[in-house]
Amino acid sequence: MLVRHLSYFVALAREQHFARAANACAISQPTLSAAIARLESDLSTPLVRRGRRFEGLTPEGERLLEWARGVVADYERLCGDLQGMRGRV
Amino acid sequence: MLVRHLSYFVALAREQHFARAANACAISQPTLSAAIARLESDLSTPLVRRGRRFEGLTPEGERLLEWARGVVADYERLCGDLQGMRGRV
DNA sequence: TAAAAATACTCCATAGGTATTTTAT
DNA sequence: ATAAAATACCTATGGAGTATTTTTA
Repeated sequence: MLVRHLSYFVALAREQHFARAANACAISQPTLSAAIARLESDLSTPLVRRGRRFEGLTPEGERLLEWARGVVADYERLCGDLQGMRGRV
Repeated sequence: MLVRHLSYFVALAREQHFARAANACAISQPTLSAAIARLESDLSTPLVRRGRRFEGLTPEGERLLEWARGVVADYERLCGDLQGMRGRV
């Protein structure tokens, strides 16, 4: 599981639309679709309710979202901290 | 960045030894070495003090370790929760 | 029909393995 | 000589792209 894929998932939950989320992440729509499918495969659980269009997250998706938001936010803080440490050496 | 690689890093910090950490993760020593090198490359910072042998983490490594421990622990909890949700449906 | 997501394919990066080398004691 | 980590090399996986198809309101 890639941290980057978690950020794709967070974007999808925010945008409620595969193509818009992909655009927000600066990747193609199929790449985002595949990344979400990969997360579902890795976790052996459906994360998204799909019909003709995006129809929200499953309960498992909501559970993942909670964690993913924290991971992505903390990862960004980590990168900032590391850059600061490098900068001050 | 792979969540799995963070668990390798946590194992290295615990075992203080590349080969023992690799063994604990059930992977080969070169695979663990490469994973740590990949983390260092992804974060553009050295994480491990290397001499003839493992000589501890750099300050950046300590900062990563703090976060990585949380991510790995929370990931395991997530997997447990998801399994529980699937089981009860 | 039109919009949205999935699928088919291609390419390339990389995770992981085994075998070997380097390095410092 | 030995122990520890790095390096070389190979294979298989999978992430990402473009083009296209499927689906359903």
